[in-house]
Amino acid sequence: MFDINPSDPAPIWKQIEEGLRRLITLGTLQPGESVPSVRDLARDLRVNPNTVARAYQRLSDAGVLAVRRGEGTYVADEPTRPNRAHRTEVLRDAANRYASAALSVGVQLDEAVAVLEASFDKLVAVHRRKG
Amino acid sequence: MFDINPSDPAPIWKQIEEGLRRLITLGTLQPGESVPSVRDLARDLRVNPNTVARAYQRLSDAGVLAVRRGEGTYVADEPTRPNRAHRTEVLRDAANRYASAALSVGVQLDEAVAVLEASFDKLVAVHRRKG
Amino acid sequence: MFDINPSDPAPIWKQIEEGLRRLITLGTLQPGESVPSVRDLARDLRVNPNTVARAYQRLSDAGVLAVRRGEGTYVADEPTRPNRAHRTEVLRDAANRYASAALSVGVQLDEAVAVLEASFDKLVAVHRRKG
Amino acid sequence: MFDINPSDPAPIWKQIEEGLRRLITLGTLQPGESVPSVRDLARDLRVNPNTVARAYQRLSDAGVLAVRRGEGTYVADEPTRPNRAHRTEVLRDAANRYASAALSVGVQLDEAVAVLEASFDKLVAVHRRKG
DNA sequence: GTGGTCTAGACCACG
DNA sequence: GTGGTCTAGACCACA
Repeated sequence: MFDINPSDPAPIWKQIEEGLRRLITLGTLQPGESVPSVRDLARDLRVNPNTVARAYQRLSDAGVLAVRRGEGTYVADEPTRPNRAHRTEVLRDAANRYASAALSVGVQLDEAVAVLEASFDKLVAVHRRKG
Repeated sequence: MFDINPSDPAPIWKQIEEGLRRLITLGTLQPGESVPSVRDLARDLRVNPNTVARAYQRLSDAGVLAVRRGEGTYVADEPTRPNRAHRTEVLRDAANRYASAALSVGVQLDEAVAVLEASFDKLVAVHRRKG
Repeated sequence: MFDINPSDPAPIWKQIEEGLRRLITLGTLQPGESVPSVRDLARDLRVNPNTVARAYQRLSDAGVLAVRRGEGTYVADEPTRPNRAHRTEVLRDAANRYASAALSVGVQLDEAVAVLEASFDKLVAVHRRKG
Repeated sequence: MFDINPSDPAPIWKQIEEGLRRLITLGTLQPGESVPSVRDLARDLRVNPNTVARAYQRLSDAGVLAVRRGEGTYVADEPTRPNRAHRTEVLRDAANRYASAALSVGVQLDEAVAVLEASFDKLVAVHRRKG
């Protein structure tokens, strides 16, 4: 479904949370559709089940996932969308980090944009393949 | 000189390291020029001197900074430049993180590029202002 | 595993780093094998855990050790070997120091070599004993 | 006369002290002969005069150098020789450090001895050239 | 339990 | 004043 990068300083549960949000906004995971069980996803990603459970918990709290007791976990029927302010903040922070990393290794805007396009393509392609 | 972002999952010493590398590749800090003392920069950034010292030491191990015993720390006369493989890896990782964050909040490529340009402008402006 | 020499001008973290490298090149620690936890080794050597952590981190940056998050530290599957230039430099520096120390107390080459052989035997014996 | 290695972890005053002892045991500096002034040696070695003064002070205290007020500093008429116990200890420590460094980069006894011989030759040659 | 980060504060070597 | 090392002790992320 998505990859975990162990060398990314971000905690793994956060990478999982972000990965699921991505699949939902892309439509790869539709409202009402079931998501893998904690155990299955943990096995897939080769991480500890506790870590997956933590991401699921946070997403349920945020109203993005819904747990049906004894049945499984599903994408909420009307998944909460990040509000405009939050979206802008997340995006700006991430852009700053990317720009800073690029400049620190001497890369200019044009090359940074080219590599960014490749990353988008790769992530969206995953969607197309499954969709 | 640059800011520390407490919400960035990257450790502070790494943010400092990256910030200095950025100022050097941008030319804001020239080869042979002195960098702030550990204590001064620590006071500026409101972090512990040990944290700054860690960044300085990594940079001097890497050949980017040069320490003159009891005198101070300087940009190396010929600062080591990251090799191509390393540069590509850093850039790709950072691009993946940015793309993933953008998609997770429903942002498409065009908007992500626009925000990225703003970030570049802001970081390069800091350079121009001092330069 | 190895001893810390408080009268050695080299910092403790460097002595630990060197000690581990030695055990790895001798084969006492095999690729994939686990190394003592930071806390355990710190207790053994009677130093602060931070000091051990510093050595471990440098070694993992160098590709000699590999850390598995929350699990422990292991000898890398393919521990990075020092390249020829680095090896030669380290060796020549160390030889100069030894020769200088010997001559400063009036010891000639033949005696210096004899004592050196004894040191080698002692260090390699530690390996044989465990191996 | 001799070289200072700024990357040697040993303090510079100690390197100077050792260097002078070496020249004396080799006979390059004879009992009663004058040694360079603090200022001259400091300029030669490109170190702070305080650092040279510290080495001279220690050597005077040890009875290796003798200061004649207003005249200069001289090698003592009967320079104190390190006693057997001290000599053995210094030598063994130094040998251990050399053996450890060699093994940590995967060098065996035979190569270590060869490089050691080269170091001895170089240091003794300095003597011959001046002598 | 594991390693990673950070703070606070001390002492040393050098200029 | 400079950087370097070390200790002590806290908190976090992960298994």
